[in-house]
Amino acid sequence: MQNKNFSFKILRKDNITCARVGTIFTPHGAIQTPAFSPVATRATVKTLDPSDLINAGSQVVLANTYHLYLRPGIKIIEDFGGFAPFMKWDGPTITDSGGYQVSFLWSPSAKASVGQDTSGQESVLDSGRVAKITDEGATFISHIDGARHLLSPEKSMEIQHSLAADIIMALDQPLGKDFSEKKKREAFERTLRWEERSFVRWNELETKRKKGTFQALYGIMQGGINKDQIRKSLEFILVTGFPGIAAGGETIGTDPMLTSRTLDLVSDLLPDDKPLHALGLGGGPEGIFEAVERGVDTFDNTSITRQARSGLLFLYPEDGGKVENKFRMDIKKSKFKDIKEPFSKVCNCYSCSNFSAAYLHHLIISGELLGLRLASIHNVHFINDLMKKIREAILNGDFIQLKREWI
RNA sequence: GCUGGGGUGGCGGAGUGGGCAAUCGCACUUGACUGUAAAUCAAGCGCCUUACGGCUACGUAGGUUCGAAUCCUACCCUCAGCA
Repeated sequence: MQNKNFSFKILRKDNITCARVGTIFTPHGAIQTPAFSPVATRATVKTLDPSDLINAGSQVVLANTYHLYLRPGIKIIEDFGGFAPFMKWDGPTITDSGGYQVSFLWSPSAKASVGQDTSGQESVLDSGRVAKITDEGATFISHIDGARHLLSPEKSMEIQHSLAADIIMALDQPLGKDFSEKKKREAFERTLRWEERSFVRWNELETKRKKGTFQALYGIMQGGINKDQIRKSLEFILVTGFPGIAAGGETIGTDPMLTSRTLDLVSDLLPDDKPLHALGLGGGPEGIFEAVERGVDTFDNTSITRQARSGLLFLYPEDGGKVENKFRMDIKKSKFKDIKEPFSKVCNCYSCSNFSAAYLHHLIISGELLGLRLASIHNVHFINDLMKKIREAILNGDFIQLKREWI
């Protein structure tokens, strides 16, 4: 479905790699790409309010269908006109389909990590799992009150319609590497069916929509390092006519090399008029360079703020950041306890501009809330700043040079 | 001064004749962390050694015993109560 309220324009492509600078136009503003989207799972980027996010250079936030559906519930969010007005975020937004949670809950080794509620006892379905997958959808047990819910592709579209993000995701069933080929094959085939149903329901909902608004549905590539599968997956997305493409699954995780191998399998098929989002792109700056080099336009990642809360702060190359240390340093290390200077010599985030490393160290060690916020500000700023540098480099034809300076 | 309790690793605290470099907790160190997890997990944590292994420890000094953190004596310290 083409719509004048959503489009992607490439400003410049890198001469050597598939890296590209572009703009995603959404009903709530533009996203200069490549861009990072902080994750606001429950309609909040933990510890940060919208002005923190903007000051840290954020353009877009991603919220989660599963969590918001369970609490506060769709009715309340609908009444606010979406999760963005609810959280007072004016810019572009993305929602996840719940697919990741479905998969995570289904995995036998998975513990309920979907929320921090520890009050309720964990209920389980068969085989010790808290979710059950059928072709119909995923039946899962709420981590909040133990109630059973069925998340089908149609239901996911309806929930995301109510959450009202600019970019939404088809329901998929990502599978980790610890599963048999048979299981992976099943999940792959099921994802294709679920995505098709997602597309159909999304189309129905879009036709009822009033003018001036639009949600862009992204189809999600699955198949990991199975070349036939992932290419088939992407071809399906393109033929079906999804406005955008997302890369999902375990391969877009923490191992930058695995991410690159996966994206290499499809790079020749990527169109210029559809943005590519990497769901849960890990690997820090190294992973970002690898992904951008292969045409990724936007990505989200929870660990950037999560690791901040555990004291892992990103390091610029000028501060000693390199692949070997994953461009990060633990502010909890006792060597920081008496450092009067900021954590970074070059970072101009709010935290580094105002506070000493010793103070940050003390706050984090002590479990103080301000520490979590200052650390989150730094990490979000760092990644947004890196993305800005990357955009400028691509525009100037210096992308490879910038990568060489970092990696 | 008297009476009673107690002194074990950075801290708390087990162990009350041999299996003890010393259960466990905290702290600390190192590491892990994807569509969220201020969660959690893994490893280390007397000294020397990459390791195998070796060495020194249970307030201090003696003693009993084949063998002592454990029993005995003296002393030091400490806590509680009484003065």
